[in-house]
Amino acid sequence: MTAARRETPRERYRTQLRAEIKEHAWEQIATAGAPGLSLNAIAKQMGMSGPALYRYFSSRDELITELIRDAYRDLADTVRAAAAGGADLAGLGRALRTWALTDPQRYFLIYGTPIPGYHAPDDVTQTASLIMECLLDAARSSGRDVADDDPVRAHLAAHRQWAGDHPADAATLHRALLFWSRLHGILSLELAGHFTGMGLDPAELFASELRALTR
Amino acid sequence: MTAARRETPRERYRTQLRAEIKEHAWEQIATAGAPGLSLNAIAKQMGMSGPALYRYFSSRDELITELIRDAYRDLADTVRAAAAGGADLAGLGRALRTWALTDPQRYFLIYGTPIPGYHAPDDVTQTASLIMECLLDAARSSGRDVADDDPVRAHLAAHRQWAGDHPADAATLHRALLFWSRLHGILSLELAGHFTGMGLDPAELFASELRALTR
DNA sequence: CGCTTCTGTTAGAAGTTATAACCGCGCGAT
DNA sequence: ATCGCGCGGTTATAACTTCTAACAGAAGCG
Repeated sequence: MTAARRETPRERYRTQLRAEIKEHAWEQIATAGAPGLSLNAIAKQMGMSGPALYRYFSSRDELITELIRDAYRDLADTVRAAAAGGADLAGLGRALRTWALTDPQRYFLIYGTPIPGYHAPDDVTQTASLIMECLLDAARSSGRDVADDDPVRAHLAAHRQWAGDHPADAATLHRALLFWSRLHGILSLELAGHFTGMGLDPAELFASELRALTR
Repeated sequence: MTAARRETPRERYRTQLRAEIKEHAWEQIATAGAPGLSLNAIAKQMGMSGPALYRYFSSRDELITELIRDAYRDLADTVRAAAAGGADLAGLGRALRTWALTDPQRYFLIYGTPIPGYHAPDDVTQTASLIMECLLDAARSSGRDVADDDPVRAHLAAHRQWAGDHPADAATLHRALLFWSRLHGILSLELAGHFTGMGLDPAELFASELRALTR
């Protein structure tokens, strides 16, 4: 068994309070976005005074990084749960959309406007490749192929390091990539409200792209 | 001729200084993103002290709103210039991509993470429909149709208010919409750096989607 | 039981946006 | 040509923010 010496009460308390802080942070992000997140406001909500939070997160950036990490992990868990439940590529797409709709700002924390200076830590790219692995698995057993004569196939076959050691042919790589970019395109526009004034239903567009992908 | 009484020197100075402020603001946004924009820093750069800028922009939000407006207009001008130059749908796509790559943060100001409270003023939606008009024009004379049996066509035919009074059939509406969402999908991922660690060339993906759209 | 370490406090520095009060120059009208 | 209003700039100040420093108290561990 793992060398887990019984965790001390202090450690318990510490992780518990960290979680509580993140809980309040998510509330704030959901209502005011990431730039509106204020450590002071969180502390006030929790009934303690400002600098106390620095015992748990060394800076505001570290808190946000942790939130991004959690968001990524949660997305990966969601996708993997759907895949484990026997979902095909379309099922993964629907799972992705419902996950994004439940908390748009959480989605934008991952796929939204990047902060110029910021660089994601290694483990989130690891989580990203976990997601990609699921996509590739599901993309293997999808419908018939389209655009198999596209020159990009050669490029994908040549540069497949992002797929790790996944045994997927160029068509599968292509489909997974299109799944990702196309669904993100619609989702991102929908969540940002770019469809609202147009009078059409984003769900229809999303479903349509999903059909085109799995046809 | 327009009732433009000779503009006073003060008005000249005012508009000139407003432009200068926006110039510095764009620099800051390009290097630190929108949330990193600081009125104080701009004032310092211009050699004047903080609150002076409030003579020209009533608040930081108003400045950003103005920048968004300008960005939208610039995008619309770019697209329309390409269309006026005889560009087809693929040409518009390439123009869009180069425009986005020249200043990613400017692109994200339009299509990036939305600020929860913020609502775009009317004239930007007007500019948006200007862009869409160009897209619809170009989408009319594109290659043969794909997926003409998709159920979304009925939905598009029924909800076509976003196309204004443009005489486009459902296939054209569909193609313009796919053009928008798919290219935005790739562009957004590319600009946010989600392709960097993967070792593949976003330009190839973009070109491939463009081919699929205009095939 | 005592020592150490961890947690929370207040104080304060260096920023930010934004408002208020004030001063002087220049434009426009007379 | 000159007078006066208004505009543009300034400083001072308030209310925020993140974050550091110094300190007090409590809780855990040997």
